[in-house]
Amino acid sequence: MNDLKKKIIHESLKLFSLKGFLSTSMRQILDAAGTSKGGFYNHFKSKEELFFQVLDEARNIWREKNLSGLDEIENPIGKIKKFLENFRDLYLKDAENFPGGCIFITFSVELRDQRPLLSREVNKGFIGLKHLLKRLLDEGKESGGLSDDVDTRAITEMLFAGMLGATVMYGVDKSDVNLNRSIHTLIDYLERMKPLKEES
Amino acid sequence: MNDLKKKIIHESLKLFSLKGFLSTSMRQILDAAGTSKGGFYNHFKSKEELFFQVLDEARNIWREKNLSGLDEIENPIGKIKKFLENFRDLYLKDAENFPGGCIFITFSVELRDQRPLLSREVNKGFIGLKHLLKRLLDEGKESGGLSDDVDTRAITEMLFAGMLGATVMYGVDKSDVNLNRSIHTLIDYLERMKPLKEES
DNA sequence: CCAATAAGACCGACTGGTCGGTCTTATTGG
DNA sequence: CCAATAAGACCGACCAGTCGGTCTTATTGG
Repeated sequence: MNDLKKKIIHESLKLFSLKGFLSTSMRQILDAAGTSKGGFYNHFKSKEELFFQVLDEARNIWREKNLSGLDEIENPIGKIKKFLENFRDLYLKDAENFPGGCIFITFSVELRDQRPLLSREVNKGFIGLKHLLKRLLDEGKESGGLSDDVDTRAITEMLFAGMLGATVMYGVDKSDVNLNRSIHTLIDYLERMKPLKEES
Repeated sequence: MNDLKKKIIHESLKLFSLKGFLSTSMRQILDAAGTSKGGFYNHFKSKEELFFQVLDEARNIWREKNLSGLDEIENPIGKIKKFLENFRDLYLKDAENFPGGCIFITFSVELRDQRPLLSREVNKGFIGLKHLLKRLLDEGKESGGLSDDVDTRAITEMLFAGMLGATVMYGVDKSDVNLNRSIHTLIDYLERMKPLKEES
């Protein structure tokens, strides 16, 4: 891929993470990438096309950060713990790519009622993550890492909501302490679901 | 308060909940309120002043919905449960005032890196809510409704993140089922903290 | 080997339109 | 009569996107 195009996508990623898609102007993108209208429209047919390419790049980075090292873990519940730690330590603190915090939440909130098409594309990622969590939890239950009577859909929803909320709050208060507390409590909750004893 | 002013605030509340502050134009506000530039600027010195008054109104509605009936409950943990139910049944589903979902999250996300001053005002509400939860949890611990060894700061963070995340997700998927699951799991988590047995 | 040609990366003035905000003017009700 | 209210013309700044044109680089053919 052309250098300028890469630069535009990367700079837009950062700007979108800070201000969102709608509130970032072409001028800001152009200045950040050190190019011009002509240079931009030579590579993208519209700002909206840029959106999709930025979203794609953001997803690649997301996977790279959050799924790092998961292959080496056998235990599905261990995978979830590792994932939560990656999320906390590698992803949310990746100020290089996401100086304004999680770009998917920014997109999701601003586009929800304004650009349904773009919004839907963003949500696909959320749904994919929920499925991943659900699958790991079901595998954990199967292999005895989780008590038999737990409702994996409920835990999925809880884990997911916890991550989402912790992310929003971290963007707001930038408090590592609070973030650590949230993630730790999620992991702790998971621990409590281990089949040490019945609780019908 | 003047009728037109009330109407402007109420219509802005709805628009802001849908599109946020920055993405809602004066034209949209004027049309929704059925007035004109002159009519508006007779009552507000700027769009920003409107923001603060809308925020104020939103807080009043928030309190009215979420704190309803809490006085009649003695048990602090019972208060939290009631609050979570209010949040789920009365607040998040209040499409009359908040057709686009929780206005504070919308504000928080869009203003975070663009209008620090406005953002800070929004965050005060989050901090207040966390303090409320923390206080109730501490009271619950004091009065024996919670196990002695629980970390109320951790649970506060967890409850708060869970509510925040559930709210974001509900705005996205509009799924009552998922919302119920999230809130129910939070309540369930609280139940598990009851001092039925030691787990040091 | 090198001039002619072609491709396309890049530039920035310009378009129609919208932004938040101001100001003059008209209307209304007490 | 006059203060309060409302209307909307108007302002300069900025919006996403277009377009005529330049300049660099690669390819070609003699």
